[in-house]
Amino acid sequence: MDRSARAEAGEDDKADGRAAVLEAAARAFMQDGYAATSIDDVAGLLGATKGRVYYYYRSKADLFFDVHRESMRQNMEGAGRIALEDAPALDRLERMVRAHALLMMTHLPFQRVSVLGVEMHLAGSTTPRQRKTLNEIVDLRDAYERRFVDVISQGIADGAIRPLDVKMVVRGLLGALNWITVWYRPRAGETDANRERMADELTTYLINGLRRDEA
Amino acid sequence: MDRSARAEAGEDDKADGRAAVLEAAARAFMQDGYAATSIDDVAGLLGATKGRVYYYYRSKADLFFDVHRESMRQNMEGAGRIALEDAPALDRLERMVRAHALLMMTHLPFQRVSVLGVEMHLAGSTTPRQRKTLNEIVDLRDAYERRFVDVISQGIADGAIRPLDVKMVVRGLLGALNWITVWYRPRAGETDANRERMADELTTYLINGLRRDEA
DNA sequence: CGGCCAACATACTACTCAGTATGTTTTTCC
DNA sequence: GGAAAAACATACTGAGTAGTATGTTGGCCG
Repeated sequence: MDRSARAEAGEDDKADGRAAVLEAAARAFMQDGYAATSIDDVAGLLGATKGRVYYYYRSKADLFFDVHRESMRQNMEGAGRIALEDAPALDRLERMVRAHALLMMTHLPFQRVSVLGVEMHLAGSTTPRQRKTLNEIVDLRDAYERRFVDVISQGIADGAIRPLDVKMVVRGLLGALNWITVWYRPRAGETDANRERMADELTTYLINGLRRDEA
Repeated sequence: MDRSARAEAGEDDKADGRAAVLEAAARAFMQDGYAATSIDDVAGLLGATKGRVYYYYRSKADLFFDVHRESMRQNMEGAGRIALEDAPALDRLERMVRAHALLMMTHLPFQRVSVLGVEMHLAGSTTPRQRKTLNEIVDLRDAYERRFVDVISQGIADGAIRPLDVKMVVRGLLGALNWITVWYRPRAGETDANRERMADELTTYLINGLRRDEA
């Protein structure tokens, strides 16, 4: 094993350690909410103790921020990037909506935590460094929402979508989709086809409300 | 002042005392979330101390439950009752959607708290009495959702609404509407007309996706 | 093989906060 | 007007918990 391979493996192992803690945190926060979750709870999900958590993260807030960042990354890569492809606007939008719906289900812990509260923790006692991180996360969310705004605007321009208040419709659209994290819980033996059926049903409804009436 | 008038005034005063505490709790929970809000915070919003809160409520959880109950009562009276009126199903649904949207804005503190978490607190350390109260609240919510399910089913039956998965669509619909509590914050000098414009825009979008294509 | 460091575990501290017990003041009612 | 109860305020306790300081152990490197 040469030096670079070793270095890479070492970084992967370290990343895996962090990722395991992060995943446990996401699950714990999803169950009980941020404030009601103790670091001991997070460690408990790993069969470990506080030491392991604090080895990778400096504070509970940092853990929380990283869950958010990861969920935003998932959204951008899974759905946001579709906005930049080369296809009719309405087609892109439909695939974005479907992809977002599926993301809510397949990455439920991260998405659920992300949905239930960023701005809540702007008020609390945060250090300047944490405040900066928080602003970055808000920016990520805004950038993601803008992808939807842009695509819908393009759809209006090319006549596929009826004229409407784009910002308001995006809020409704993403609200309906994010709400999945409230009611969806994976059942035993849940299949991909099952999730796709639900995503399709919602997508059809939400896209249908945008179409120009064909008269 | 005769006996009944005095008794009534006495009850009103008592009810007002409770209501003031409840309102303060709703505002506090909305700001920081349930777990992160202390009873001292609630009392602080009233310019009072713990004694006043605990005089009307036995525990923090009871306060939380009452906020939920009140928000459900607002929904049932404001929007749910429309389901039982005598009018075409799609008309009733449209007015229910609009009414729900407006409720989210005009009763923001209660609605916001109610939206962000009932089931979260089923897990925690609750007494049997609290557990019973919690189930009653869940039943209230289910009954409210059923009003929407019923009206949409009637709309499909009379041909105004295209055939679709009713439960899934109601989840999307209420998700989009409940999401209002996430992004809406009253601005200084906010007017009723302003709120109604937003409610109308959302309602149009959400109803439009349900119509049978007129071919 | 011996030292060194990564990857944790353990032990402890300082603080917050729900709930209670007990005052204190203001009304109510006879 | 005076006792009793309502409507609070004050003082305290015990439990939980974020963060820290300090051990401990296994693996790798020379």
